[in-house]
Amino acid sequence: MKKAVSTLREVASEAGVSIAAVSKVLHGRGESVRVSSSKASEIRLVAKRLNYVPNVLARSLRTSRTHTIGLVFENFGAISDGPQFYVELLDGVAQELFARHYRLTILSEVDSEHPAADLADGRLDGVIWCKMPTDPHFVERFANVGLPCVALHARRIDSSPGVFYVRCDNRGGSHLVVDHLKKLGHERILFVMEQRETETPDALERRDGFIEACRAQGLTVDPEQDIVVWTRDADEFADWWDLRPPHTALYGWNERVAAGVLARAKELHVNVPKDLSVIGFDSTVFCESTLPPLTAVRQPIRQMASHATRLLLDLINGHVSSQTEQSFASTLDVRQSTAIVPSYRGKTSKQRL
Amino acid sequence: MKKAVSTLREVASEAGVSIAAVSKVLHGRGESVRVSSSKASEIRLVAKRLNYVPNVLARSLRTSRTHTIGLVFENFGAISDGPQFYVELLDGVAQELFARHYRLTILSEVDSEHPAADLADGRLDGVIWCKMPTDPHFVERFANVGLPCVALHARRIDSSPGVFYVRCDNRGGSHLVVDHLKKLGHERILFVMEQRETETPDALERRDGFIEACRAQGLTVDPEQDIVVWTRDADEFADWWDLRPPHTALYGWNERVAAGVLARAKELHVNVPKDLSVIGFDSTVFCESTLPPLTAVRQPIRQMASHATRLLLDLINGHVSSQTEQSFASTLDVRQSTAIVPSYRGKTSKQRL
DNA sequence: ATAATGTGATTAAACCTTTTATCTTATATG
DNA sequence: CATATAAGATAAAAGGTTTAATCACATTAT
Repeated sequence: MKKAVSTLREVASEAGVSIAAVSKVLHGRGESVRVSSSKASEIRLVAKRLNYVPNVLARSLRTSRTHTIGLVFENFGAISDGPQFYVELLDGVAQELFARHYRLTILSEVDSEHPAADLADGRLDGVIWCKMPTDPHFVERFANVGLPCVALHARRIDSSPGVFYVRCDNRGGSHLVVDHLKKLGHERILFVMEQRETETPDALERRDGFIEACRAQGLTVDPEQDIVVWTRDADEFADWWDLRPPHTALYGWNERVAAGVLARAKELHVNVPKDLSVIGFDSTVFCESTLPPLTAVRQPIRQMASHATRLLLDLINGHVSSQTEQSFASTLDVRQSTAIVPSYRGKTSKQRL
Repeated sequence: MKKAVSTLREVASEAGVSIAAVSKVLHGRGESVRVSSSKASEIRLVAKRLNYVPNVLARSLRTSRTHTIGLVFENFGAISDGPQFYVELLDGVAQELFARHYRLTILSEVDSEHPAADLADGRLDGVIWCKMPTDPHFVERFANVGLPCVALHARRIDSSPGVFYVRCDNRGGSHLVVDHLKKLGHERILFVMEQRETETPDALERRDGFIEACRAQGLTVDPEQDIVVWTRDADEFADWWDLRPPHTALYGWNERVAAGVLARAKELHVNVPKDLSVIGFDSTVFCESTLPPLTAVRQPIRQMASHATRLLLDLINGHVSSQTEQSFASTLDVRQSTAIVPSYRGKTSKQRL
């Protein structure tokens, strides 16, 4: 059986020239190596005939560039767990990377005691973190390895030298939600967080933004009554609804709880959006297929992912940016789960007179 | 600033021993290198102090093992495009790999003229293909590189030496569908394929299995009338429904078209499952959140992915299997989109007497 | 006393590439 | 004609690891 691929040395000896000459012709920018054009074409011929493929390991060893970046997930399993969000993030990074002929390797649950062993072993030119760990001890250890790094969709940590942040404006998103609902006449809104995610920075920022926005709009908001923590299946919806709460709209901190609410509401024959407007955060294709389609805040996650990737590549290539954080504005995808409050509809028609 | 990591050489000189000794103590199985236990512990100490991290590039160059496998997608973009299926596949592979301390790199659209350049450049120990290309020219070129390879969820190609196949039983899946519907009293079923996927082997096998199963069950089936090609949004549904077709059930070749049908049906106030039973292929979390939840054939995709991964790892480690194809049985997740045919309900109650 | 065995340790080759330094010969310039 | 420059080409080091080969010495067996 023919050998799969051959090396520079083999091509060189077959063509009767030096290794340097072959390297130069096939890839090189080496200044002082010069090859006549006749030999060059001969070399190219031989290389093709011998099925030469450069060994990237050797090259990387020499150049200390691997053209590979690592995408680190806190827990990669989460990707198949529901939120389409991470899928789009992954895809956004991948597309940008592939377009620039970089490779992508996926890491999960990096050993926080020895991040160097996972990350500084030579195979990566840089890393993108989704939800970078917040443990300061870890951050410091990681910073020590000096690998170019962009944190995507992660809370900013004070002492994180050399880390660049690409985030979405969670507070702004909450403002969009409240403004939208206010326009539809809603006066009292329930904010729903999720059991296992009460510590998530994004959840907290959305909550804070929510309170802020209600106040800015002059709406009543009482953290005790208007913010609840439910399971991801929103099983608590029925109990809450039974209490005949004053709220006419419900804002779920992510698309998952909002969808859960939709499902529970359906079961109880609560008509969304007639009886209750529902709105979520993270507008993905998933929101289009709920019934009714879910009005939701859109993080420009693809754009964020592209940006983070380009930023990292720039970093790797020595273009250091002075801006260590970039925040992307969110927008609102209005679908069919939000509507005018019935009582308000009357009012507006009177007001129109 | 302290250097991030150090090398064997540095540790060796600091500890006053040879490089070989350090290598042996820290990783080695080298027979003829021997180190006294006192020196060994000294070396370990120094290594920790100097923050030694083995350079995997150098190691791989030497050993020609990278402990990295490539997962090749025909078009990675498809992953965010809808079918949760690929996400679960990816996750299945990743989990299995991570558990065995292998790394995962993702490839997309490998250059079919020069697969060697993408795949045999030294960085991969093996590859898993999702939907391996069927171009025989390419398959041959790829086989030439001699990289261990498992095709996951791909049609078998006759001349593909050295390729192992892990597939799901599409035909069997169609049998499950038809049997289920038959039991519910359906006599005439429509099979819906998708515009851009009419050539997809899976689609064809499901179609063939459908015809086969109908005949086995003694149901009328006419390829002209009972098999249609629609867009992924099932926009043709309305036209079809207007014709008052004889079908009481509809079988979509994947979960996407089936979901599309559900949406269109909703718009037309066609009651699923009362007026029409709908069933799909690929039962993912996505199917749970449609309204009504979609009855669908489940490919054990995680299991398949795990199996494919283990198989590849075995191949890499020289355990050659003699079985070149393994087919996984599918099962049926019965949800709420299928029900007894109204006319049949009458019959059964009579029959029960 | 000599040979055989075992222990502790080192040297150096090999993996394959990139790239600087060096060398030779030919051509152009003064 | 002498010298500077350019072109054509090679040798060799470096990058960090693994590992076979070798060596020195001490201990044990013959």
